[in-house]
Amino acid sequence: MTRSGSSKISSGWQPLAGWSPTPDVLRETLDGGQAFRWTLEPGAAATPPRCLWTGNWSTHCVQLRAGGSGLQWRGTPATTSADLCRYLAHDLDWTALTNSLPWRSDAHLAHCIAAFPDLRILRQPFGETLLGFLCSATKQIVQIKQMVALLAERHGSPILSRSALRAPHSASACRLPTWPELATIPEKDLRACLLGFRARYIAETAKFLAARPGWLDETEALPYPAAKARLMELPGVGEKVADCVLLFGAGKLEAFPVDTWVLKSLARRYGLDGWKPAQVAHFGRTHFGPLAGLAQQYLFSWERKFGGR
DNA sequence: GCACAGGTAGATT
DNA sequence: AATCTACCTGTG
Repeated sequence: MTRSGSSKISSGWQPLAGWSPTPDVLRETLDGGQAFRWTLEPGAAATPPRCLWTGNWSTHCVQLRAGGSGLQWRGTPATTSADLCRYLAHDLDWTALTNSLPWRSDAHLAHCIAAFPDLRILRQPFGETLLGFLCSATKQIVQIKQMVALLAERHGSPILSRSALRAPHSASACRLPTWPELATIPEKDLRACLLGFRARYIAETAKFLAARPGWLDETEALPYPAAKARLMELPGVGEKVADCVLLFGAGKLEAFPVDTWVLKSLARRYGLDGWKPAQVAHFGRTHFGPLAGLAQQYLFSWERKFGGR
């Protein structure tokens, strides 16, 4: 695995009021398939009483510590509390959002929510989320993390900090290559990052974006249906990837990605055996409503942890 | 050795 | 329009 970059972190621990996930739910949020750049520090247990996570997004490197008295964080000097709050979508009232899901008339959903209290949907940088999910086709989280780590390590610029400059030999985290940077990388170098056939998707998407400055930002700003249609113009982006990018990287909570776990969940718990992904997506949107993506995350987490196989 | 893994796209029916 | 299949490659 890659270097954690924890030695660059110079500021002290600060409390993060307003979110007190259990270590287990923290793990599910950071490392349950939404994001691919969080690692549990060696020596820290994944379970109570304490755990320590290091993560990167954009030019930020942050550590989160849970257990005992709530959540604490510290990060690179340039990382503000506002940066972290945006990433964690901390400005939304997640209790109220979850409460407005149709759990009163849906016993299984109620069960999933109870199993993962305070679960959140992250608000990651749009472009990085696209990159992560372009890597995701028929791969498990561990392998996606491996690909993304190699991309950052080999093709991303180091995340600078005062402490890193003072200690040049210490490990330093790297940011993910930006799309303009990706457009300059030969496909064979991308393949060398264990991407396989996904390398072509990334190379072609990078070329597409390089020819259209502002396209990604405009897409992020569009309403969900238009944004999804635009994303699906990109090579390697189908329904599922587009929905993941919009849910985890644009705050579009109506996006309802249907992957194999959600397919299993709806087949097993809702009797939708044999339904096609598109049919399941339609059911999900109508049954779960405007926050279907949040419901999806509860179902997904439950199925993966308790559903078996 | 071989199936399978958090899909997509192009061909075939 | 619905249903196959190839696409890379590490893992068990």
